[in-house]
Amino acid sequence: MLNKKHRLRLEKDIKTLFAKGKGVFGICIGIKYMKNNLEDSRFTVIVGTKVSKKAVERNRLKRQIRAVIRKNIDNFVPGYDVVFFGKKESLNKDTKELEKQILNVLKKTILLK
RNA sequence: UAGGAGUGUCGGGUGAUUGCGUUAUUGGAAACAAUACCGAGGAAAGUCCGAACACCUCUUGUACUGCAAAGCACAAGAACAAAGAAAGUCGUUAACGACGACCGAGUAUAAGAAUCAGUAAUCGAGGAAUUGGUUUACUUAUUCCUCAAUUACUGAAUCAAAGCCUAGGGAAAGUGCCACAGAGACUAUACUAACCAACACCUAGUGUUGGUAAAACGUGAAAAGUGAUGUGAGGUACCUGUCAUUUAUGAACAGAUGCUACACAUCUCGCUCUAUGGUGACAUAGAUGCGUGGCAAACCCUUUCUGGUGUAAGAGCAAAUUUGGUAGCUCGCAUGAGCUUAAUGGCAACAUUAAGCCUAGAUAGAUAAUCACCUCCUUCUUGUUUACAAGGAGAAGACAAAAUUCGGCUUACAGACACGUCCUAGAAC
RNA sequence: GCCUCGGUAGCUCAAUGGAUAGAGCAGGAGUGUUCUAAACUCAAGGUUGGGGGUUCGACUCCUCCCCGGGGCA
Repeated sequence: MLNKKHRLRLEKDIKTLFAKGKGVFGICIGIKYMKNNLEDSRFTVIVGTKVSKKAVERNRLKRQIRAVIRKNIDNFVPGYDVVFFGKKESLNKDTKELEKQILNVLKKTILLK
């Protein structure tokens, strides 16, 4: 799990991010981001029921994505709100392979240093 | 010992690095930092029932305020109706549609039992054919057929265990339904045609009423009120014989067989009553009398029960913006119908007592990510005693994640283990 | 967290507890036409979402699962 200051918590913020954020989508993951005028970046992960009906599989995917974020947290540019979407294709994959895919998508954005 | 049935428990472990949440301690004004402890399940799931807890509504009573209307606090309770639920008995429980024990109804197989059929073998009796012998009608051998018995195997239906299943009040309060078929599906014998009689019209037919026979076979899931057997009377179908003559028919008689809305007797089923046993549902026995179609998971009737809403309940603090309230934050929220062990009571569900223990609390939602080793497991190869040993490869791999909390139910589930409880068969003592 | 509706042929829908589960469209074969279409004829296509029960008999009644839609706060 991420530290509390790196979590995006309020529903209001997420709704505005959905409405105004920029989106980038890869094979097994999607990202939306926007500026938030804070010192730190804030992250959240969304995996809907359409990805899988089993809570076990959804929770595992969320944890894997969070682990990748935590590993690379020093490489992010501060001052952004970011949402990650899980997709069906990313279920039941190794964490190493998932990390490759996520970094590939992140290279398309301006989030990495 | 073998087979079957049943019940219960568990559902990886150790370590390393990097991280998250609650709590505690220390440092700090605070933000925060460091250390330590703890951190998903048997179903956390489905949301099918029930309860705790909270607030609200209404009724009644009491106290206080008020001239009064009324307000407010506390306590007790949820009338009638509507709507819904439950009901075999006794118990357990906070409560339940849950659980336990029992009662009644239903149900099916194993081992086994006796019965029947078929096949094979053996032995016996009888018959036929062939061959040999001679007293020419006896005997020997072989083959075949029939009958009976025994053994083995196979098959059939019957009986048959522990079990399994049960949403089990009332059909003699009433209503409704029971397709097709059938005379008739609950005022049962209809309707049509045929024959006979009476009456009317009127004339050789028509109508009405009554009777006869068809006709209790069959139909159907179910048939008139328990079913079976026997005896008798009558009826009827068919067969045989007698008789008669038109010699292929019946107007009559006798006999056998079958069926039968009749009577009687015996047994059986159910109801009622009595006795005995049981807390009870009921069971057993006896008696005299009686004989009621099925469906209430159709409407309904009887007895009993339920006020409503749900933790997003609700309580508090409180920006922008003064009161109130909104955003937001805190509490509710983890000591509980709690867990473990022991003793006692009880067939059991469970209860009581004693000792010990504290065991998740998140909120875009923590309990993890990455590895190493171990054991369990899967598969292959080699050696050999059917099983074990050695080596190689794969490798925790099932169902599945708290969201106010409990008690149940239901559904999903890789694999492992225990109990020796119950039943059947065999062996030994 | 709670409430509610639905599932029938490839698609859209019917059905009083009574048996062969029906209609339209689509698809198939034929007639038709010089050819295509229209029109006409014919047949095929169903585990009535799944399991269990009540009943003589279940798409229908009861119950447990599965799937899908809608609503409340």
